[in-house]
Amino acid sequence: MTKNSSNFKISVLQTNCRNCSLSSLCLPKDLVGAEIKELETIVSQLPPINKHGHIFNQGDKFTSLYVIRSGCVKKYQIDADGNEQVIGFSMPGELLGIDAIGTGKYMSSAEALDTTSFCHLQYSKFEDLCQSIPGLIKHILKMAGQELVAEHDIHKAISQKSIDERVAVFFTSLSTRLKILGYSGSEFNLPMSRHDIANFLGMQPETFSRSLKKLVTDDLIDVNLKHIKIKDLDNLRTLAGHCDTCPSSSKVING
Amino acid sequence: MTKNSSNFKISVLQTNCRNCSLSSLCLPKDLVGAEIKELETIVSQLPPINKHGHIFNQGDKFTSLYVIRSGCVKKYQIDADGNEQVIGFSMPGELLGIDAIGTGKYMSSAEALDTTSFCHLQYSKFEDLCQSIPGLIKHILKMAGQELVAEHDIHKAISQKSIDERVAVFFTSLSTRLKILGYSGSEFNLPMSRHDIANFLGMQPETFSRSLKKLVTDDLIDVNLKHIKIKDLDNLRTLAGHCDTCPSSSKVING
DNA sequence: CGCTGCAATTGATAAAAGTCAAGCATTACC
DNA sequence: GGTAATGCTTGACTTTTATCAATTGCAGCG
Repeated sequence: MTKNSSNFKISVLQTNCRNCSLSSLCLPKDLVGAEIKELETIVSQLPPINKHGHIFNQGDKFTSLYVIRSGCVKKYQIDADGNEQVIGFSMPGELLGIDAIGTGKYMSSAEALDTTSFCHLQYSKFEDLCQSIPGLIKHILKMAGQELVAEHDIHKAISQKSIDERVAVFFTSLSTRLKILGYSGSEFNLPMSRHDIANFLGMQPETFSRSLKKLVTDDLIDVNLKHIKIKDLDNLRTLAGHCDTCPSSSKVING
Repeated sequence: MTKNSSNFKISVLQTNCRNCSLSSLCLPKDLVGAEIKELETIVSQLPPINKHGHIFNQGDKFTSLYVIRSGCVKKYQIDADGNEQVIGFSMPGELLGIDAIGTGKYMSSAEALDTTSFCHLQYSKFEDLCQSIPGLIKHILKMAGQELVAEHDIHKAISQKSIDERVAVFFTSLSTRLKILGYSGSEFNLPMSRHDIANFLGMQPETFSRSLKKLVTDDLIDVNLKHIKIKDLDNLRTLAGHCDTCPSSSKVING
């Protein structure tokens, strides 16, 4: 059976945003019924990609925005010398590609860390739709703003926090984000490697490993390979410096 | 004479974007004449503020976007423990406040480093105007995207570059930005303190001072208090790691 | 099931940057 | 124009983290 045989199309599915479990996190949040219906006409769900597959590659011509539906994605850049910098990890409901709008090229690569499904929005159509759906502009600017806030948080963490504090920031942020998605915030499996986490947090893998060991010794977490159990969230938050920047809202690092 | 006497209003000036020297850098870039005229109705030029004055403060309710016309602005956050993190330095043509759209509060403070003049855009009106001016959405998303790219660059620099490399990144970026604004890229005065630069780059002021000395010894720059002269831009770029991320375009760090 | 390969940990050592303290220079303000 | 306050630099020393090298442990595959 071919991919596009008439009785079973899997290559592109027309997306139903209204019934999507992520609708409260994703673009339709602020839209009314008719507007969502209009949005659906430009959203398509692509076939899931496997671990190590790419949604887009750094340098590719920018055409589309993507929203993660399930799985986890690593965003990273490679420079001329071949050095990798992990920019963040994206979870379901998050938008990929905003940073490419300004340059016309994807500035980073987006790689699946697990089997990952996602929605596709052709940007030119999206821009048109912003004209007819007022809430859409507010929403995408909100998401861009949140991404900026997350970048400022990680800037601060790498800039002035110790190794253990950075690791605590990473786990508390991840915990918060998983909880928002309806998963356990106290027990989870890391989809990314130690190497990637260390790179994201501006340290060496060896250093990350030693910090993990210390947090276990201090009874803040339990570690079993990829499985993490947060034993003392309060003290982990204290170590991380809680929700420093913002007086009220949740601190969510894209990592 | 009062501030608002009929013969000399200085408190709020109706802005003329068409004749503004920054129009090629600022919002109107992608707009046609009639659209710029419409934009002008929501843009007002506020009275300049002096050194140490604030355009907005972290935690303030978000109402407006601002564009720098002249001067230089330091963006920073203070956390619960009183620790400051300098997020970046904004120059003429740059937009302030995007990161507040998502949260409804300014997430950082914007302080003038010199006498600074700027334009004011009420966000609610701006959002409305996006409906009638198609190019406006593209443009603000472009600026948001550029800010994200700049954040990724600084993330990488702090994460994996040595002290001297980071300082080189700072000077080459600043040089590039000043050149774009029509100033000399090889000789300029720093509007910000050593303390602020060091904080932004994730190092101590003492360390920054020593790195400056080293760059002078290596004949890459000359330093005279606030005055910087770039003597060997090529080698400074090499030290910084050139334009790493992006294969083609200019690397512009917001700092 | 055992080999191979990669990921993660651990230990020893080196290098880089931070800290503390003092002194000098510059600016700001009476 | 002089004095106080601040910003910047310098030196000595400590701490932190990176680096190098070796080993362990898990995972994928014939």
